[in-house]
Order: sequence, then C-alpha cells, then structure tokens
Amino acid sequence: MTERAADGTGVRGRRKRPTMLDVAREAGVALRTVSRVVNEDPTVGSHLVSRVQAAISALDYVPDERARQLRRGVTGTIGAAVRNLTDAHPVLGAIDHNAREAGLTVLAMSTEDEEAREREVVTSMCRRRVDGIIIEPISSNHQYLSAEVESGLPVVAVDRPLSGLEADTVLSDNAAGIGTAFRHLVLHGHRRIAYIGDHERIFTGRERAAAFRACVAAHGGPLDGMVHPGAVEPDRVVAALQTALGGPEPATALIAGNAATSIEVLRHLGAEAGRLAIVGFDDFLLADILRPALTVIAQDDAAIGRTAIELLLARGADPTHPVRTVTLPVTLVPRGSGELPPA
Amino acid sequence: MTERAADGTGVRGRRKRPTMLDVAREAGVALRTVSRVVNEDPTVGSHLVSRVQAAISALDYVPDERARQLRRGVTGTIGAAVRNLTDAHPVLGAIDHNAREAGLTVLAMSTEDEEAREREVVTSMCRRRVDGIIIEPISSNHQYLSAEVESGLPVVAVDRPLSGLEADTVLSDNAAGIGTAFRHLVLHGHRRIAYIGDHERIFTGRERAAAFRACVAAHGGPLDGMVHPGAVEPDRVVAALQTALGGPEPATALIAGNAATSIEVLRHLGAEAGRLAIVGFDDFLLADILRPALTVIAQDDAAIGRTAIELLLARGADPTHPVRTVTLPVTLVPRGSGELPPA
DNA sequence: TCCTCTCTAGACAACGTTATCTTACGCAAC
DNA sequence: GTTGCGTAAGATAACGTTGTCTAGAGAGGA
Repeated sequence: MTERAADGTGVRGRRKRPTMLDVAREAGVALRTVSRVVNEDPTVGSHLVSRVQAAISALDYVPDERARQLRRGVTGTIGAAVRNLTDAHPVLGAIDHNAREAGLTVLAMSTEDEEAREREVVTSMCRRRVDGIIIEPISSNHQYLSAEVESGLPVVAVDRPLSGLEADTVLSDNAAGIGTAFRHLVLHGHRRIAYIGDHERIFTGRERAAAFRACVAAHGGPLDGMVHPGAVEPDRVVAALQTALGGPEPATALIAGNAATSIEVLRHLGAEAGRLAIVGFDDFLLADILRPALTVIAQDDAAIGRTAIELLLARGADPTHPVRTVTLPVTLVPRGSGELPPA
Repeated sequence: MTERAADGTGVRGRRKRPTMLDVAREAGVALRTVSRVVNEDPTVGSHLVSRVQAAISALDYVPDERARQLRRGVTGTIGAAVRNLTDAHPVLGAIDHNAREAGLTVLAMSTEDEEAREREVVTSMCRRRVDGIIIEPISSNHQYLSAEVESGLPVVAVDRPLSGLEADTVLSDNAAGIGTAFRHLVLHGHRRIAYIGDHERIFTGRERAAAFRACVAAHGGPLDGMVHPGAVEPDRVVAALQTALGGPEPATALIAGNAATSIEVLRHLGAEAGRLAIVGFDDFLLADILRPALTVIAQDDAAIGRTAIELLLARGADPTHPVRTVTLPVTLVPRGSGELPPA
C-alpha cells in the first residue's frame, strides 16, 4: 500500500509522468506548441516560449525518447556488439567517443564470445531499431543478418570479417604485424623463432599463424615444433611453450599471437621471462611495467573505432556504395622483451 | 539515386520495414492476432500460429521495441552510468550479467569522469525511460536527479554515495580495507608506512586517507610526510613518493590508495620496487604477474554488481522502502609486494 | 431447444510524440 | 474596403505496438 501525498510529492511512489499534453494545459497552449518549444522551433513567439518553459520546469517534464523515435523513424543510436564489457576495450571507447561526436548514442552489449549471445544481442539491437551496428564477429555464420543488411541496416565488422555476408569491415594488418615482429627478432639475432597464438578457427588466429609460416619460409628458420595455434588456455600454452623451448634446438624467441597468450606465457615463465625474447601481438595496460617490459605489435585502437564509425555513417548515407574493407597499420613498440639477444 | 528492384530485394536500399499490419495481411488474420503470436499468447489456435509465423519469416518481420515499450510503459532496460567504457570494468560486467539474469538490458554509457557528461548521460537515460539507473557518481551535486527519484525512478549509487540526495548505495568497506592493509604491513615488521592516494575531494580518497590516519594514530607510527592524498598524476605521485622515501626516517612500506596510484608508483620505482613493501587498494589485471607481484586489497566486484541490481529491483518493487547502504567486505590478496620486510 | 459458459479472434482505442494541414491574425498594397 | 500574403499557433493524423472490449462459434447442462 503506497501512502502518498495528494499532489504526489514528498513520498516516493510512481506518480504518472507528465506528458506534453500536461505541459500544454499548464501553459495554456496547444500540444503542438510545446513540441515546438522542446525542439527549439524558431516559429514560436518568445512570450509563449517562456510560458512553456516555465510549465516544463514546474512539472519536471522530460520528453519521451521512445515516442519521439517512433514518430520520427530514426533512433540516433547505434549498437556495438563487443566481446565483453568487463575487460579493457579501447576500441569500444573510441567507438563511443566518435559516435558521440557524430551525435549518436552507443548501445554497447556483450556477446561473451558466444555465438548464441551474439545473435541475441544483435537481434535485440534490431528490435530497438538502431541506426547501425558495429560488431566484433563471433559467429561462424552471419546469414541471420542478411535480411537486415539488405533492407538497409548499416553493419560494420571490426577486427574480423563477417562470414557468409558482405559488409564494411575494419581490420588490423595482421600479416604486416607478424612480419614486423619476425624481422625485429631476426634483426636482434634470432633464427629459431616460435609462435603461440589463437586457434586457426578464429580469423585473426588463422591470419597470424599463416603470416608466421610465411615468414619462416622466407627467412629459412626451422618450422618443426615452432608453430602452435590453439585454444588460449593455460595448459595448452604451457605445453606449446615446453615444446618450443625443449629439444636440442630450442627457440630463442617467441611471438605471442594475442594479449591473452602473452599474459599466459609471462605468467608461466615468471622470472625466466628475461631469457626468452618475446614480441606480443596486441598491446595491453601495464605491458610497459613488466620486467622486461613487453615489446608488442600495437593496433591503432583509436583509428579502428574512428574508421568503424566513418564506414557506418558512409553506409547510412549511401547504401549502394560498394562494400569496403579497411586494413589499418599496426606499430611495433619496442620495450625490452623483443630486443633481448639469443640466450 | 537508389536503384532498386521492384520488390525491394537484391539491392541495398532502405525498404520500409514490415509492420504487424503487413504480417497480418500476409497471413490473412487480424493485427491483434499477430501481436498475440509474437507474444506467445496461448489463446491462438495452432493453425493460425503457424500461418502467422510463416508470414513473419516470409517478410522478415522484426517487432519494433520502441512501440512495444511505449504502449506497455516499461522498457526492460536499466542505465549504467560508469566512468568509462575503455578501461577494464569488472563491476560493469557483473551488472550486465546480473541484469541479464533478471531479464533486463543494460544501457551502459560513459561519464568520462566529467560532471557535465554525467548529467548528460543520466538525462539521456531518463528520456529513454529506463526502469532504473546504476551510477558511479562523479558530480558534487545530484539534486538534478531528485525529481526523477521522487517520482519513483530507482537509482543505485555504486562505489560512492550521491550527494544532496538519498539513494540506495553499494560501497566497499574502505576503512576496513585500509585497516587490513596497515595491519598486514605492521605484521611484517613495518613501522614507517606511507599512503599515496586519490584527492580527498573524492569520496573514496577521503575515506581511505581518513582510515589511514586513524590507523597511524592507533599504531603510533609517524604521520609527518606520510599521507599524500591528491591528483593521480605521474608528477604528483612521484613527488609524494620522494617525500615519503626521502629524509632521515624514510617509509619502508606504502599503501597505494587506488589502482592508478599503484601503477604510477610501480612505473616510477621500476626495478627498485622490490625494496619497498607495497599494498595497493583495488586489484587489477596482471597485478599477479609483476615482480614482486602486487599485494592488493581486492574489492568484490561480482558482489558489488549483484548487490546493485538487487537494490535496484527491490526499489522498483517497493518504492517506499527506506533507503539502504550496503557496505561490502574487501579481501587482502597477498602476492609478495606486501610481505617484503623493512629494507 | 435454449441458455450459459468458454474460448478464439477481431475491432478499436491508447501510449507520447511529430508531420502536415488548416486557421487566425496582422499588415501592406491595390 | 478588399485582397493577398506571411507568420504564429492550433487541429488532426500517424508512427507500431498492446490493453480492453466485443462478437461469434462451439460445448455442455437443464
């Protein structure tokens, strides 16, 4: 039983929200006039403007975005389906920043790296009629999006392409990154270089492993026991590390295919980390504090987010434009671990 | 000029979305029947159900959440106004997780640690008629929310209380955390312990600095040049560190008041970190990989997120319930840096 | 047989806005 | 004095749903 004052003030309780009609009555004007004032339409006389504004603050009126969007058709909102909301996500930050600059609100939802969740959140975004979707793809099949895309929903894939569907895409230059890392290690005297990275089922894992093999082929080092794509789990990484470092001709340098792998490797090596030259793909917070600090191939997160928004807006402006894939350069950040000489 | 096929297929272009009415016509039933099928109302005959479902997939119909929400009144969405979307945010992850379990969608927006942005994003959430707001407060004054709160919007503050407004709140036990850290260092033989942390303008900075002073008073160590609240900027932190470590009786141990401070301290100390016992408030990814690994006071992020959602739901269910503040315990995680003996 | 009751499905209004059309008014020009 | 025009403000419809009410069909009991 909710006790409340006659005017609804003082005691918490769901008082019905005032609508434009209430404001109109309070101000003694027509509903439409309130709408004009709220939308800063210049055709309202200054006398009425102030009366309406007074009524708005008297009633604590807040316009209903849902009704407005319904009526106007567009939402001014874009969806961002990212892997998770828990860990650091510089690209999401950049997306948010650039979207705001463009006057758009970002609805960020987490796919939790699960196909089913990805589909769920994307569907949820479509039901909310977002004006576009930026997605870090997880699913192996994005056919479920094709109807939306064909009916004009701008969709931009980030970090990996969509499968079974053409869409604008922003990628990092994985091959160049691996190449840069490899040459950097060669330059520092290494010939036996190992690679541990993501499963080749995953796009980036596939690209990076392939690029690594190509580098070995080009530079003529050993390949046997040196390439370890697979799940990024402690046990698997440790086993791969042992294979690479064991035997008569152990690796003297390592390329870690992503941040999680770098971290697992460092966690396992502990104080021994100084004996193995390491370049990690992907930068992460604190990589510069480790000892030795981790040399990394850094993606340009800000540029990725910016480009994603640009592609989204371009697609919205011209739905017939041919699909584009933008590949952004990566940078080697030497910090110590990648400059160690062979043991 | 948008070229498109007569039926709108094949070429991208904003074809008008089908509505329930279109589906109804396609299926030869009434609009209301489509609505019932979409909402899985059991009072529709199975024959019609399948006909409607066929029409839905034939037309690629996706219900419009805005219209549904407008009509039904509730949105099934809660807003989360957090400091930023870029850095790791375990509490946001927990909020998202628990909200999902409760059948709610989270609209996460970033305040960027700016008062103006906080107000902007909160207002934007209100316009979207979220069913509740979880906020990491930044502003020094939250009066602007009072009308919303009084008219029944559930608002839960996390990590710090709102100012100028009563609301349910979830806090970590800052005083206990500082006390635990202090006693831990005392137990390991330290008597000259320093504190560097956030500005006392900020709630947690104030609480932690005060708790630290109380600890010193209780244990009888020196206070002069030992307490350094202030901005978390490299220069300020370095200066504080030099003050604490300089002089005839330098500190042998340090409590860092938050993660950012811990990181700045470690960044500055570099290889010297092993000479100073350190306990950091707030855990962070990779704190366990550093050498020495960082001993921390860890907040229970999962519990914070869970409690925030619980309070939000409780407030929604009973708007008249007295306001609650839940203070959650923190845990000391010994990893090495806090167990170093006095130099 | 008729009445009632239940169960399905349709008609219509309503949610809170904005777009479009219309009206009223004042003023200048003929 | 009438006409025309430009401008401010109101009336009405529409956006795409769901709540409520009602009609009609069929079942079951007296």
